[in-house]
Amino acid sequence: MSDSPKDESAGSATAEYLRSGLHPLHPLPPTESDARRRLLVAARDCFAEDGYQGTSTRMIAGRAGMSPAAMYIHYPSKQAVLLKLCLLGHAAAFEALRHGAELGNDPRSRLKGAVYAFAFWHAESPMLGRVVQWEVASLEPVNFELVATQRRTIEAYVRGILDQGAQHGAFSVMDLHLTTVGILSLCIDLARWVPLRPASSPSSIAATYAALAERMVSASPP
Amino acid sequence: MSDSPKDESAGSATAEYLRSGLHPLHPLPPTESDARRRLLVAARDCFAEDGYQGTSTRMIAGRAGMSPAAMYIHYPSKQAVLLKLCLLGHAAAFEALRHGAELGNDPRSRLKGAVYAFAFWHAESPMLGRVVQWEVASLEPVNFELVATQRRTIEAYVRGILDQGAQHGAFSVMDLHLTTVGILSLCIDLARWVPLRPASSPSSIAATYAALAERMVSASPP
DNA sequence: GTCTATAATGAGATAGAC
DNA sequence: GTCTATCTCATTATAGAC
Repeated sequence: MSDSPKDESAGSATAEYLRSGLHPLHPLPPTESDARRRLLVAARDCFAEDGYQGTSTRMIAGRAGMSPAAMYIHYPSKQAVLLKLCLLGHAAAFEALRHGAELGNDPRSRLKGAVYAFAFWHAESPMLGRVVQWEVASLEPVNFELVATQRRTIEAYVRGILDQGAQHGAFSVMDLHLTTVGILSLCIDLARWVPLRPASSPSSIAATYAALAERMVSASPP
Repeated sequence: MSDSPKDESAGSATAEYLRSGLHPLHPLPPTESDARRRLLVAARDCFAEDGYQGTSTRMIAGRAGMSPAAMYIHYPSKQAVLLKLCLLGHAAAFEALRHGAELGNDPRSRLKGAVYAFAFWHAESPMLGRVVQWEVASLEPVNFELVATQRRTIEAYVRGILDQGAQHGAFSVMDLHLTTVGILSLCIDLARWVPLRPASSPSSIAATYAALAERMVSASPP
């Protein structure tokens, strides 16, 4: 995959993207102004550190290097900034997941590739991951529904891999739904604990988690 | 264990505790007044639904059936209420985990008992679970450190079970630390998604997750 | 497109009667 | 121990000059 462990120390072209947690597979369109990008990065870090409700528009604007009023030229509200981040983050995470899966042919390698990429994304971009997985709860209902659609897509994609493997006899799946959710939980929760423990590298976490997921669909020896 | 699936429809004596998410193994001391208990339950639900920063003291007091000012007779600040909930919730979750583990003798049944109980607790008490696992981030540093000690205790306990099993040859553990954290993540993330999906019962979730954890420490067949 | 200044609202916490 | 009333401060968002 494009951001395999070998790409971890990224080239200077994409290094800023990696640092900012905006996945290189999903650069913002060129139409996005520099100010809008600065605001997104600032809001992502504020939301991740203090939560949506704990973040003031002054904090976002200040971190982006502009006055409190300047934000409203680029986004109509704080809520609009959160929505943009959630949509962007979910799209990036799903793109990573699918990209990882498409590297394999059989269900087993597809699952391992998907989990590796999804875990890597959350371990590599825990700030955006936190916003995407936690602060999504602060979206107003109509906005939350937009993101919920993306979440269902991600879950259905993983469930499809497990279902395919179960029907081919490659996997032993006890409960399709709970196993799907469990594998996703494993990766999603990285956004919670990784910032508290800078111990492990994203690539080693991803490799271990891919192996754990593989075991979760394999019958234990008697 | 005391809250095995058979106990799910609890007797009337403990039913109120189960509904309130305050684990029956940890009733509040009799010295705790009724008003203090009402405030804790109200705050737990407010924090779980709207987050700590999104909750006003007026909301807590109103839900507890008292005026905004009455809260300050029982707790000196909103922060003090959050701290009390976090300490109480962590203690209850750990008590459940340890109680589940102590039902087993060999590492395998100890692990399954621990994961069953820990998952059951989070599936059964997702409101308190959310506060304990998410809103803990809103604790001031000195208060957070008190809770962080409890978290380290929980993690060390699970790591001890895995380590024991690995040394006895009962388990095949690839990475002791990441496997420990992964198993905990599986259960902790229940507090995030269970309230969104009233589909599965706590007992079926717990049983499946215990089996998934068992697989995570068992080598896949070649 | 960015700034300073400000309007309008709601927050945490307190005072003092009962 | 609980209430009403209020103080003080921070918040989101806007107005209007440049």
